[in-house]
Amino acid sequence: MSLKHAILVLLDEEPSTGYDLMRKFKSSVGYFWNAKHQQVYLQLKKLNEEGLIDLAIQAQYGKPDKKIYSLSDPGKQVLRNWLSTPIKPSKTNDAFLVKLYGGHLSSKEELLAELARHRAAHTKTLDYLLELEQSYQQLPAHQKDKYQYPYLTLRKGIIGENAWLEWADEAKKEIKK
Amino acid sequence: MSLKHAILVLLDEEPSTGYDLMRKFKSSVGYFWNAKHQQVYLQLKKLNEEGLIDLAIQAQYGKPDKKIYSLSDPGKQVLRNWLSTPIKPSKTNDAFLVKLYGGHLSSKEELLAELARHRAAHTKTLDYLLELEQSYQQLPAHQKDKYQYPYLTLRKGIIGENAWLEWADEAKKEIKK
DNA sequence: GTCCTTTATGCAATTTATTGCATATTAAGC
DNA sequence: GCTTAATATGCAATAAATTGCATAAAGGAC
Repeated sequence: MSLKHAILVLLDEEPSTGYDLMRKFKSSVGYFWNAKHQQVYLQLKKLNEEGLIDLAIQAQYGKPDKKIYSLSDPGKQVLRNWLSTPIKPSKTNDAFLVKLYGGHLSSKEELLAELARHRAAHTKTLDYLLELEQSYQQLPAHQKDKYQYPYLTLRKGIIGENAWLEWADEAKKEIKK
Repeated sequence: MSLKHAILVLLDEEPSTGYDLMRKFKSSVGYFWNAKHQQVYLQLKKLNEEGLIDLAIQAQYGKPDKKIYSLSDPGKQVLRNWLSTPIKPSKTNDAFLVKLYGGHLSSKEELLAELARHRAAHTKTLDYLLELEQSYQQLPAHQKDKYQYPYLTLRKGIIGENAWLEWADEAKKEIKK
């Protein structure tokens, strides 16, 4: 159960609302972590009940209150502890590759169309990650140091997406053949 | 829920027992699909009840009976139908990158050790995939055709693992710096 | 001869994740 | 003026995955 720890890591960076976290899961850290909003809000509630994160309510006119969560001292301890415990490699489940594996039951046209759709999504992700890299490169030195580790994960995203596209080109040729 | 479809695709290739499928999930197709044995056995039971796969029992002396499942005609239809339906990109959740993201709370030694551990696992996977590729290359032409699509997924594995290792080298330097 | 791994299967309890539904305001697009 | 997207949160039901436990024999290691 690492959604818990993903949230703790993000809250260590800066206090956030559930909505803020969702924005991150949908963009910057979406390359390596995903969650639905229902899951995040529920987890935040639980983490607060456990005392691992603190809650500050910011009233708003008309809208529901904004609930800003931040890492508590016990939370930081739990996080540190998790960070120093070896984790097993995450499991990967890629339905698109399952489809391709059974490709002989489809038509080439269908396969190429689906490949193209996924390719477009990966291209979009890569472009976004390259933008983030640009922003990072333009930071002053001390800020770069601060974001050294998040930047490493960004590099993973960029290298990974590039590899995906490289493979997609190869696959396209091979399917057309 | 694509475990169902992953199983159907594998059974289309050849009739198998739950144990056979587990072997595949742990090795050849493990790069893109993973499941625990409890999940697989339960799913096989359900798919059989739904009539999507047939069951042949092979008695064995002393040992529990071997249950060999194969794709039924309705199962093939369901599979074909799934294959021709666009799927959304699979979600990725990589706990190791979460750890790295919060790397400033760890020591460099710990980070490098964990990186090395994961690196070893990826190297092992890559070596295994390269062996599979060797076997594929040595097949006669008509067999190559037959396994064209599984081979494409194998290529994805190889390119992906290479990219992982490339990134790991970069990350190692960056952490040591 | 005992221990560990492999073969081969499964139930039950719990934890996680998904899907469906629900509310309510603001700001922008047309 | 009307619709759509974004902001901001949550409960309830269902589905899926994990963890724990369980059985049982064969074959090799030491």
